[in-house]
Amino acid sequence: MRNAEPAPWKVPCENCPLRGKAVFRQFSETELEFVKEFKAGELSVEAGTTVLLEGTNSAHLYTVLSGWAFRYKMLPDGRRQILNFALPGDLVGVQGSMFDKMEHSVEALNDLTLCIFPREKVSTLFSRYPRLAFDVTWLCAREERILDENLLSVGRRTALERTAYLLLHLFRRAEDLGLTDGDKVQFPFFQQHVADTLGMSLVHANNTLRKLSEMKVMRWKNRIFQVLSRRRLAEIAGYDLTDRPPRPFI
Amino acid sequence: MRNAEPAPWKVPCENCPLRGKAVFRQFSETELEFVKEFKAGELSVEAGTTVLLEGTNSAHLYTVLSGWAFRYKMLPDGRRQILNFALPGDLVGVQGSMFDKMEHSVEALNDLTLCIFPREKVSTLFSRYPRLAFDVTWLCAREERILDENLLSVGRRTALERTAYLLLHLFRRAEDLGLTDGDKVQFPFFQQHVADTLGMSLVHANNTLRKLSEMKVMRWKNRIFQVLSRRRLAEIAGYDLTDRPPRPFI
DNA sequence: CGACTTGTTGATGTACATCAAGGTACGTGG
DNA sequence: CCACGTACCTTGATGTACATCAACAAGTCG
Repeated sequence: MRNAEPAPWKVPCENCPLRGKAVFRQFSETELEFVKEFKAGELSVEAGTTVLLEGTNSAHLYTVLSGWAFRYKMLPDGRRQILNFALPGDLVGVQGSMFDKMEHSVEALNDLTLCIFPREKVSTLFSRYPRLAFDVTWLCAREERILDENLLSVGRRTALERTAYLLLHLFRRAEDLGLTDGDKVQFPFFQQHVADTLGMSLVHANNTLRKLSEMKVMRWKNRIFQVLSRRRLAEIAGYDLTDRPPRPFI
Repeated sequence: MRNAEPAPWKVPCENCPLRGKAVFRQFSETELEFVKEFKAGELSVEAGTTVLLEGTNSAHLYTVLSGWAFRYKMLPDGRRQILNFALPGDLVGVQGSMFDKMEHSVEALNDLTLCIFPREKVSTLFSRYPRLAFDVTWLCAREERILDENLLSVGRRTALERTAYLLLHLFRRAEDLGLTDGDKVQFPFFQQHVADTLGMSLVHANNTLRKLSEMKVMRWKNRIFQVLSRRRLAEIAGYDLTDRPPRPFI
């Protein structure tokens, strides 16, 4: 794990590659102005970099511009639990701007670019741009929803159900962002990450993934993940395919 | 499970029993005015009542005035996962005011009183009372923190560690609200709730609780829970006793 | 008093973890 | 080009932490 280095300012907000994607709402002119000014710069890091570290206090709030990351916590003896993944458009480090120290770490899965927002301007956001403040809260509630589902998985679903759920969940998030190519995505993580997300051992994650392959509901080789039967995957997971919330932010 | 019935308006906000507790921040005069007007009434229900049901859409947002409740999700075949508990001062139903339907249910553990806030006034709160909007977001981030810890427990801690963690966590939340009497609290829930929170079977929860009793770190009989050694309980749990965030809301 | 709820305990089974070894692919330097 | 290391995936043998099933005990309540 290397340390993160700030890169010079790059993409102006009006040309933000995330703008125009179906899942994001449109900003008004004044909101765009503020966000442009709010944005202090960009942070580009390579895969494996720890962007935020548990126990430290972060001076910034970030949004993912491109790349994937994951939030996790560790026990003193090294056991790791992945809490959630962050994809383009997701906020990272909200907790850091609310509490005095981070309670989790964040690591880049592939080359990652983040927009930096200084935390001291968060209060301006709340006092002058209520709609943006609402968006932050909305994203927070959405994160909570994902964690709820994850907790249900880890606590009550079987290994097969959990795994099916996670893969489908991540595929759909990628799909919403236009990162998929038909029924395929490039997943930037490994079986160990699946194991650590679902609270199981690497060996058991491997067995379970093989089982899903044998059932011909998915394929996953060389980082390319392919959904073969979304319906059956959803059935195994106990996942409601009709459920899809809109995305207001950015 | 019975259905909830609204009760007539009761406690005026300036006399709110939660005001003045150390964990809550003070409202300004104008904030108090708004909250008074925001509050549409109270809901009093008895133990076992389902206050919010997964799949429905709630017209309201609530805060707990007195009593305990819990948030949970269920799988089609009846497996239940408790996500978190709600104590006085906690918000309930934020997701209902952000998305079109609830993704979890909420049930009262003992006799419960909630303040009702109509969801359509949430936008006024955001546009005119930024500090209150921030508080909502803050509470949301706090919920996320608790879920993160819970996920770590269920995914990576052993049964003994998880159980110690949960008991200590709940004791401290009760303590912050002044609900404890020295090292004792009245817990309004049963072993089945512990099991469903920690993703284990009732029998195993029972065994684990007995083990903690035998280790003389706690006692739990007839709903009275007593901490015998907070330090050892924290050690078992891998819990950081120094960590305590402030509470800004109400 | 029986009916019901909550807690307790033992017998048995299984889903998982741990340990250990090897396999494949890819890169690097000689 | 090959030898070697490293990263990730795969598989089998063994052990254990847990679930499930079943029965009963103790308290509460109409």
